[in-house]
Amino acid sequence: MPDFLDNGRVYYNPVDYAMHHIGGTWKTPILWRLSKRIMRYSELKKHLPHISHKMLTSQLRELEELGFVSRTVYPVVPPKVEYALTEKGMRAIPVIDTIRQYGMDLMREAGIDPETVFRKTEP
Amino acid sequence: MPDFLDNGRVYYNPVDYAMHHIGGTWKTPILWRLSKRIMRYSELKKHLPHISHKMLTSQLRELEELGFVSRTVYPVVPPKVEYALTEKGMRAIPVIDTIRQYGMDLMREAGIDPETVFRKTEP
DNA sequence: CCGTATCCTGGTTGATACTG
DNA sequence: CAGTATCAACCAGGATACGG
Repeated sequence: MPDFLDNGRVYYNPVDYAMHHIGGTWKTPILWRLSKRIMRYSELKKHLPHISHKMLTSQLRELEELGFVSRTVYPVVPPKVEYALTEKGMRAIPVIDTIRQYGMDLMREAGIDPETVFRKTEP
Repeated sequence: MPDFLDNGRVYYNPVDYAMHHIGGTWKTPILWRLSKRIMRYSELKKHLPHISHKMLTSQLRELEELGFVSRTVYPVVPPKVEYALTEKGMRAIPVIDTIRQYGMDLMREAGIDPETVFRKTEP
């Protein structure tokens, strides 16, 4: 009986569980950016060209609830909100990097040269 | 300009690319099972309690097209079809294992003991 | 035993608009 | 600048049925 429950959701295996935390289209790029430095909402938005306003907000909320990201609001006008990785968030980075390296291996096998396509800071 | 194209699909980064190959709910469990041994369709079905007939078939087709899995049809009655990992498929296993280990770390942090929940062969 | 096709549902996401 | 709400579109995935 390998299934288990966490927070009212059923998981089938540890990979499933891990992917609920760092999976999806956006969580990984966000965590990767924040691993470089603390960023404001608008900075993140600028660095993630394809993400919608709504998605960035909701993904940041989820990452915050999961304890991967901290959110600091500065009570100034105009509003300023900074996002940073927590300790828990930082522990995800090596895993993301493994997947990233594997992705680049697959790209090379497919005849795509990652070096000509990506700057170093891309996920 | 980090985006790139492969097979008519747009990818945003290497993680995105890798996850298209081994991501989703089912590809990982399937690859994991096949890393232990060659299996028939019905065996796989038996070992993956929650997967539907349709999903198992479609995921196996995708993994075959991606070159991760080989499919051998024995022309007998009733039909017999065996699935095996290719070299390329085997190269995914260490990555899956990294994610799996990380998933178990997260489970422990959440107060779930993987050892009491999983047999060794679960993904 | 294994595979494909069809229909249908519901969760995920984007667009848009409005607030402090 | 940052966040929320609403609505519609899309697509992954389940149920079911039929075919080799």
